[in-house]
This record gives sequence, structure tokens and C-alpha cells, in this order.
Amino acid sequence: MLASCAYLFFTAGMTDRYNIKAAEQKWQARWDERKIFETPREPVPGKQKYYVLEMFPYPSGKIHMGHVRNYTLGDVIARWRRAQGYSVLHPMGWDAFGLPAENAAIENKQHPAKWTHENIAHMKKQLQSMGLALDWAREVATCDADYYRHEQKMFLDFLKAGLAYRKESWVNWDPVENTVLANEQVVDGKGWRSGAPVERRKLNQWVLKITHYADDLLSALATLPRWPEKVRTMQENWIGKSTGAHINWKIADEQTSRRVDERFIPVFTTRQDTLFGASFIAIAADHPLSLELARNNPALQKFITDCRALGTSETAIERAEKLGFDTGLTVAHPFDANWKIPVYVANFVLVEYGTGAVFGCPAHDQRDFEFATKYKLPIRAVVMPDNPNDLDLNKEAYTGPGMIQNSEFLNGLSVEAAKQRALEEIEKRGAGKGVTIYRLRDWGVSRQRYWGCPIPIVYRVSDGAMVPVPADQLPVKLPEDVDFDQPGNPLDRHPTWKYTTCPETGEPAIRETDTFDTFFESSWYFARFADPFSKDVAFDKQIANYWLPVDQYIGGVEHAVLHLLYARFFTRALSECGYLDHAEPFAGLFTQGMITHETFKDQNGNWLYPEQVMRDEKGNAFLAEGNQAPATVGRIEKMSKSKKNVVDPQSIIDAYGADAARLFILSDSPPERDLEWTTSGIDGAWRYVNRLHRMVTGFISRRADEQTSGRDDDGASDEVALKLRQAAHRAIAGVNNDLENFHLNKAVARVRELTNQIEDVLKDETSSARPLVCSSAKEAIEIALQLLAPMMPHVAEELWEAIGHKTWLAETSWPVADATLLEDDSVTIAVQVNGKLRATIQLPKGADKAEAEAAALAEPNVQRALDGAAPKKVIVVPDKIVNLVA
RNA sequence: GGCCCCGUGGCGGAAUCGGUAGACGCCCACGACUUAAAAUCGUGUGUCCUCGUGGCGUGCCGGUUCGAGUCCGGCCGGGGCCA
Repeated sequence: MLASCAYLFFTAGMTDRYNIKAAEQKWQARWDERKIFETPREPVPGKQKYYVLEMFPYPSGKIHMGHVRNYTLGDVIARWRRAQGYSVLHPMGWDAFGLPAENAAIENKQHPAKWTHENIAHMKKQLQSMGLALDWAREVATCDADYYRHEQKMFLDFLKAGLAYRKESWVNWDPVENTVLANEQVVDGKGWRSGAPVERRKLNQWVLKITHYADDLLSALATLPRWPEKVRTMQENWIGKSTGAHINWKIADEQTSRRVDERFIPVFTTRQDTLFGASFIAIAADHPLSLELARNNPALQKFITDCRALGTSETAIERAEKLGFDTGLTVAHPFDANWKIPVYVANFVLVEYGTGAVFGCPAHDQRDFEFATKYKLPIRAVVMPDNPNDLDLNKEAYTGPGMIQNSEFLNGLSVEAAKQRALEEIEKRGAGKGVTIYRLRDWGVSRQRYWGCPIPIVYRVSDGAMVPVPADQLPVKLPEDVDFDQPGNPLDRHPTWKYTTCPETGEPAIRETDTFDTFFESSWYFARFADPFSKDVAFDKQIANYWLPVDQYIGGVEHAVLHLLYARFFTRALSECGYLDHAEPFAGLFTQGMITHETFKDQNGNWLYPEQVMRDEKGNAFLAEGNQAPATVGRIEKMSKSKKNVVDPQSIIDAYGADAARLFILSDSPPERDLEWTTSGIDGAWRYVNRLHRMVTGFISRRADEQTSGRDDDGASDEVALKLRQAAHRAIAGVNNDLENFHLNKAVARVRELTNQIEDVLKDETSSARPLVCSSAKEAIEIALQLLAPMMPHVAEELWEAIGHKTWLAETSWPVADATLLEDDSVTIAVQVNGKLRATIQLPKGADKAEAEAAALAEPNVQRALDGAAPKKVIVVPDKIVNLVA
């Protein structure tokens, strides 16, 4: 295989070949030694700041290709902005709390802290071998008490500000991870990491009041133009603002109601315009009224239990059969007290959403339609579409626009107008009021796990009072002596840590044994990076204000409604508590695509690693070892350990070098799209690194020969030299534009094109021997190296030095394109006849229309196409095109 | 079901404002070098034919325009988010 060939050549240390490993290590050591990527603690006067950040990694053990892509993208931006003269902050750290460390502890009897720190050490080495321009002096690991003590303080401040509270609620319980999950962490009814179906449990937990900012989080999306539209839409949908009404339905049958005073079922709706189409009320299984009625009703009790088994996921509920239980109760219609409507307990109503009760209008809601059909409830059309054929109530509900009918005072109004009118009437009658509700729920942050940040709260034994640990007693450190012999949370069964005294009274108290959701740590790390040196505070306010928001944040789209929403909330909450003066953490966001790879299986259907498979000339796959039995090639999918379609970045860096790996990952595919990892792709990148090296070192040695032989300029025109200079300066302008727009694949293509042009010039030995051509070739080579420096920093530095520079490229400012070289004084103009290309002509730039027309008509091929006739019409776009209409 | 994004050579992808479609790379073929192979270098590479500065060609059908990959309408296919 080619990969191994490349490796052989490389390790054979052939003298005429670029020694990748030696050069990469040399430059990494030099950069490191002089600490050139460390950002000064204090803001640099006279320089504009630029904060580049990639989502920090979980220290799982070793880096994967997704990391390589993520950090290469960020590094290109950081190095480029740095060369442009910005004061760049480009830090790195570790999202170090989390479940895998505990699982490793259970499996290997190794303490999570040890496991985590060993992984960090190894992954740090790996990242350093990529040659990233990172400020390692600011490295943080969120599992260190020096980090998490500050978030304990934040939590106390949130508590004071009313942004954190404790409540008993139905939660998503992941039976595999043995912990609670937030709504955002449940995907299709399954745990986002474990994939296990979540269960509903009622638990006491700590909750952050993200809903306090629901409206702001939604409307401020408009202030983030440098975020992908897709992510903004996802957050918008997730927050899910809807306006409607709360309507109180009076329970009509007083006999079943125990109390004498009036009782109501409050219902939330966005379709008050269809109130006259109501035919039932449905309440959630866990609605207080359901529970009350179930006390004396075993059948209802069983129905409620069945509903709970369904889980909390909206999709699961949507797909399940719509089931109901007739309570026997009826309620009075808000617009007609004599109109009695039955009350059902239904499995499709969620107690957490709205009021946990809805009114059913079967004609205009598909869910209600299915329910009404099943329980033979009336279906009454009150919205008439413009085309009456669209309304077929034997088949399905009609949910589109139309005119209201059968609705007394609403008749004749449009849906929108009727919503308004109905709301006025509801409020006039005192039957309810207009409200805005959100789908967004408050963020439950308690996790029943050890490897997380302790929640700084104790519960006094005497009276059960909940007492925050005073700020001066922080951090509440995780105990180190824990065992994982039994399932469950080791903190909960810890013999001493758990037992403490109340900071207020000195009485016995028990610590909160839950820890924070690990999304807590990642919600403020970007601010800590601004000032990780502060000991007593999370960060200096002035310094954090200076660096924030992050100018360019880069990471995977999978965090669109998790981390990115939490971080936006945290930034607001921290600002409210006096830590910051910002609302938004990330001014620019870029979401990269996944790395994919072919999948392989053996004849028994077992997944195979790519290195276990060889391909013959026809592309047939077979086992590389043993009996060479045929293998099947499957779909190209996201690299994943379970499908074994992974390539280890370390083996790539070892065999091809970091530059080639970086170049390939930047080439071809636009960064936002998925990138297919291929052997031929990395081979191509490797070839380019060597070709560049060969070209430049060849140029250097030849120039040395010619200087000693003292050849003269033969006085010929410098057309070749000019063309090359133009190409180089156009490449500068082009690459700037590409980087500005994150089109890194195009930037790579542009520099490769420039390299081709330089090679073409050098190939012609007579012209390239002329001093003018030679000096322009040197200029073009230097520009190419400067443009390549952000992408392939090592080989660029190596050649920059070889060509005679004493200053490093990493400390050289970005080249500036000479405007006079960007424009040509003659242009190629396309000549079309009836819109079809028939010729191209060369004209001086800015030639007038008559001149262009005359030149176009003079072309024989144009005359042939016109068949001798004069054109009926002539369109001339100066310097671009001439179109002759026959 | 609703909303959004995307369909360009054998492949990944370019084409910035509606103005020369296919930059750059991969694959492949042929040639040079070599005892040979690899590497390297060179040439070709959308498609069809009558091999011409020829016809056709950017998922399909239609429209706007002197001119459409690009704009508009409808359809087909893929993906995402919400139901």
C-alpha cells in the first residue's frame, strides 16, 4: 500500500529527500522555546485583538481525525490573523470531567483523576506534534479544583440571583449512565451518548433558569450574522416560542368535584380561533386532576402508569397510538356555559408543556382528529379553506388557512383575525388571557455521578434546611478515596466526605452528593482562557471583557442546541451577576463537517479496520493478512470505533508528517462539508510537500551556481517575470478572500496553482536564468511560502530559512498584494453568437464598445456563425463579453 | 406533514454581481527515465461524432433574459431541523 511505501522512503532517510520528521521537530522545538505563541497577559496597546477558539476536547485517550480537522482549521485562522498583525488569543484546554473516566475506573481499577491526567499528557503531545500555534501557558483542565472552584462560586451567585433553584420534577433517566439527562441531551427518546431509551423518574434536582432568557436567547440570534443559518434555526426551533391563550374551562359536573367552590381546568392553546370546534378536553397523565381522580380509580391508575412507560420524548409520543381515558367529568365551553365537553386523560399531552391540558378540535388538528375518530367524538369544521376540496374530514384534519364558520361572532374572519377576536372575547369574559410560552425547559444540572464538579450545598440534618457553602470555604473538593466496586454514585456512599457540619449553625449536615452536568464546565471556559492566571476570581472582568466575544469559534454542529445554547445562557447569567458585560460568547461560529471513511466487512459480516483490507487493480477488496479472503466494501460513513472505519491521526503524522496531514484535511472538501478520508488523498498531499521542497531547494542551488558563473541579463523583455509576479500577487489577494470566507479548500487550490506557475517558469532554463525572471521567481516562491505558512507551517519555515531568511515565518507579517499587479492591461473577452461561445479576443483593458464589437466581428469563426448577415443586436459588457444576436 | 439546505466529469470539488462551465486535486491511460519496478518528470483526460476554434452537456420539465450551474414556478432524488 502506498502509505507504507511513503513510510519506507521517509524512514530510509534518503539524503535528497526532505526529512519531514526532523524539520517538524526542529520547528516545534524552536517555536516552543521562544514561546512565540503565548499571548501577553495584558492587552497589547495598538493591536486589535482576535480570539480564535476551537471546542476543547474531551481527554478520551488519543486524538481522532475530527480533532485534526477542528484544530487545523483553527490554526490556519490563528496563524493568518497573527501574521496580519492582530493580537491573537488561541488557547487550548481539556473538558475533563465526564463519564468515560468513571467507566475506565470501573474497568481498569484506575482512579478517574489519574486516567484523565494521563490521557491529557498523551493527547497534549499529539496536539503538539501537529504544530499548532497554541498558547499552552493558558491550558486548563476542568477537573482541577483550581478551575471548578470558580464555577461553584458562580452557582452560589446564580442562586442569589434566582437563576438557580431546586425542584422536584419528572426527569429523563438514562439507565445505562445511571444519571439524569437534560432535555437537550435526549435525542429521539434516547440518551445522547449511551443510546439507551430514557425513562421517566421523579427526582429532586438543581435547575438553572435558562427560561428566564428565553425571549432574549431567541431574539438575539439576529445579532449573530456570523453564525450558520442552520444553527440559528435549530436554536430558534428549540426555544420554540408560541403565542396563544390560557383558557379556564369550568368543571361542569359539580357532583364529581369534591369542593363546593368553582374548579377550572386551565388549558393552553394557540388555536383559540377554533374554540367552536372543540369536542373534548385532554389532560396529561401526570396532571394534578388525573392523579386526584386516579386515587379512587384503579383503571385510571393503570392507564397513567402505561402513559409513563411511553417516555418523555415528543417523537415517541407522536408516533404512539393516541389513547385516552374518559374521566366522566365534563367542562363548560367558555363561550357557552350550556355546552358540555367531556374530559379525557390522554397519553399525548405532556404535563410539562403549557398547562398540561389541551382542548381538542378534531377538524383542525391531526392528533385530535385521530383521537376523536377512535373515541367517536364529534368532528366539527370551523375553518373553511379557499378551495373546499381541501377539506375532507373523512380522511384527515385541515390545518391550513381559511375563513371561520359555525362560530357565531367569529364567522367570516380569517384564522389570524379570529385568533385576535377570540382572545379579546376570552379576556372580556374573564375566562383566560393571552400568553406566550416556550418549548425551552429549565436546565437540570444535577448528575448522580462522581467525576464532576461538586455542588456546593449542604443539607442540615436537624431541619433539612438547604445551606449554600460560603464562598470563603470553596472549593468543595472531590474526595480522592473512592471506590467503584458497587454501582451508583460513590459520593453518596462515601464514609466521611458526605458528613459535614452546617456552616451557619455548626450542626450536622449532609453534603449534596450530586455533581454538575459537565456542560457546566464548558459553558464558561472561553472566559477563563482570557485570564486563567487569576487565583481568587474566575477571571478578571476587564480582561475577559476585552477578549470576549470569541471572534471565531470552530466546532461540530452536534452542539447546536447543547453547549452553544448553554454557553449563551451562561454568558448572560454571568453578566447579570457582575462577572462580565457581554451577552454573547461567540461572535463568529463555524461548524465543520464530519470525517468519513469507507466501511469494510469480512465474509462473516464483521467490521474490518481499513488497514486489514487491500484492494486489487479492479478495486476488489480482500483481507490483507491470512487467506486473503474477499471483503465487502460498504457505505462511506462517519468515522466511528464501532464500525472500525477509523484512521489513527498518529499513524498518519508519523508516516506523512503533520504538514501533509494538515494539507489534506484542508484540501478538496469545503470545511463545512463532510470530508472523506482516503489513502490517495493523503498521498497527494504528501507528494505536494515533497514537490514544493524539491522545487525550492532546486531553485536555491541553481541560483547559487548561476551567481558564481556571473551570467548577464540578455536584455530580453521581462514579460515572463511580470506574468509570474502578477500570478503571485493575485494569489495573495485570492487567498485573503478565501480565508476571509472560510473557503480553505480554495485557498489551498490557489497556492497549488501558484506553485504550478512557478514550476513552469523554472522549467524553462534559458528564461529563468535572466536576473529579472530569477528575482521574480524568488519573490513568487517567498509569497507561496508565506501563503502556505498557516496551512503547512513546518515546511514553509524550513524553506523560508533555506532561502536565506534570518527571521522566522511565524514572525513575518502577511504579504500585501501590489494593486498594480492585480490588474492586467489587456483582457480576454468572450464572443458569443446567440449566446454560444464562438471566439475569444484580446483587447486592451477598458476598450470601448465599438472597438469590442469591431474586433468581435473581425473573427472568422464569428462571421461563419453569423453566416454573413449583420447582427440584429449587439450586447457588449466591457472587458467581459460580446454577444451578437443574429 | 411543515420549514430549510443540497443535486456540476469516473471521484472530491471550482465558477465572488446573471457573462468563456469543469480551477485545484484524486483516479486512470500513454510516454520518458530504469535491467525492472517504485519514485519522479511529461502528455492526455466531460461526452458524442463526420475530429471541427463541431454537436450536446450543471437531477427532470417549463419560464424570465441578448445570455441561466447561478433568478422564478413545478417535479424527482439526497440530507438536516421541527412535528
